[in-house]
Parts: sequence; structure tokens; C-alpha cells
Amino acid sequence: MGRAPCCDKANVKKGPWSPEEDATLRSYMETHGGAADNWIALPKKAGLRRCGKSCRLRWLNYLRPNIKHGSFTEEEDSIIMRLYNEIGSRWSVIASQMPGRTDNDVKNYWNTKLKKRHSCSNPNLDTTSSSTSMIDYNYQGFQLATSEARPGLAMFSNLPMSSINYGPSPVAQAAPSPNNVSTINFGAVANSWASRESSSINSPVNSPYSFGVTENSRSTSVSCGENAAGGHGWMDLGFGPSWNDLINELLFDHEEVTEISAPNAMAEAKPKGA
DNA sequence: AAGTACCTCAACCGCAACCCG
DNA sequence: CCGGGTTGCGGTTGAGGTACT
Repeated sequence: MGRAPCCDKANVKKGPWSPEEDATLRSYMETHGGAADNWIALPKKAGLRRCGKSCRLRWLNYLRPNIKHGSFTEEEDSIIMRLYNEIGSRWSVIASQMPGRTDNDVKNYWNTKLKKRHSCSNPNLDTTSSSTSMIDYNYQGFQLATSEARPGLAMFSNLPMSSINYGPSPVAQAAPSPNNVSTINFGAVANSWASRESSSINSPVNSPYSFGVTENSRSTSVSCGENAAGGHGWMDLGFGPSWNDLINELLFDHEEVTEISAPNAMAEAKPKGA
């Protein structure tokens, strides 16, 4: 025997709400302080031939005061993108960060607009990797470079732009012995290999694994690499823009891309857990 | 103008979590 | 603790609108 239905399906109307039904529900909710003590019982009390769940959804997603309709702002876009990268499809949590937006709104917006933006900007890139701070350090590295310095690459404006060392730490535990990571440099590491005026992957000065965006007098580059052979696994530093945003900014927003070295490293990059 | 493809978003569904007697 | 009722959530659907041919 299955679960008891939440309402009498035979006597319940489905489909789009009429203006009259909206008015009835709104009027009932307003006379009850905007809250229902029992959604299942509400339709009967309010005189609606609707399922309680349907009433709840209609109120929360459409009729409730202060609901914001209309297009999303760029700020809202970035909030959704950032939170999706951090916590995934927990729409109610994401919506709670944007007053007036409902989880349904956010979910629809993601599915129709942002998901495409999130996944289509580089066909060679596995976009399920959540952020540039997640590095498959199995690869020798890659480097993207533009022909001239791009001071203040916007993507990294909120990241530590000086040498920061991480490790040994949980993020590096996947590294097998004897290739334990002792230090990871993240950021525009002023004294690492990435800051040299070189287009090849060289050994980092201070650490076996290094990742950074660097502007020197001639170029802007983003790169990661290792000097010790045989690193395996993923390390996730827990922050950073998405790969797509980064690649977009570097490749597509700046017209003069002069070099993409070791592209296979990117093409073969796999998401965490893959 | 008509037909078709594509897009949007309100609404539905099933499930899990929560609440309460 | 248990079990039934209720709520909240996320995935999915499909009607209606719009763009394209």
C-alpha cells in the first residue's frame, strides 16, 4: 500500500491559477498574517479547489509580498555562480542570499541561462571543475599567456595577490608518498617560476606545486605546474573563480592571446572525484 | 502567413526531513 | 522510539510565448 495522497486528487484543480483564485488565496493569507498554520487544511478554509501544496507554492513563489520579478542583475548572477560553485544546486540556500528571489526563480534562471554560460565557454575544458583553485596536479602544467601585461586581472581582485603558502594540509592529502606536497603557492607568486618571463613550464622556486596569475613587464599569464614528477590527485584550495570565467577573461576578453601551452592538460582535466 | 523549433517559467511530483502525539 | 501527517526541497514537465524559416 502506497503513501496516502496529500489531497483528494479528484476534486482538486490543477494547472495555472486564475486571477480569482489568486485573489482568494491572497485575501485569506492577508487576513491570517501572511502565514498558514496548516497548508493541507488551507484550501478548504479559504474556499479553494486546490491542493495544499499547490497553494503553498503559489503563495511562496508568486503572491507573497516583496517577491522580486524580472531580470536578474549582474550582481545576482555572480552570487548564483559563486554559490553554485561552492554548494551546488541548493537553490533555497542560494535564494536566501537574494532578498525577493525564490528558489524556483533561481533554479529556473540557472537552468535556462547560467548553466549554459557556466559550461560552454571552452570546449576543451571540463567545466565541472568548480574553480581554478582545484588543480589536477597530475599534469606537468599549462600556461596561457597574452602578449602584454594586464595589470589587475579582475578575476583575481578578491584573491590574495601575494605569495601565500598552504600545506601540508588536508587539501593536499591526495598526493601519494613519496610525492607529498609540502608547500603549495597560490596567487600571483612573486618569486615563483610563474613570474619569470618564460613561456615554458619551469620548476617553481619554492614549492613542488604552484599556481598563479602573474603580470610582469611583458605578459600576463595564468599557469600551474609541478617540478616533482608523479604528483597525483586533486587539491582544492576552496576558492577562486571558475575555470571558465578565468579562461574567458584571459582568452576572450583580451584579444591578443599569443600562446596556449600544454593545452592537453586542460583538455584532460577531470572534475574532483572523477 | 504558416509551420516549426526553441525558450521560459509556473506548476507538479516524489522524496526526505521534520514535527508531534 | 514509532508512525502518521505536514512541510520543504530539488528535479522535471509542459503550456504558452517568441524567434526563426
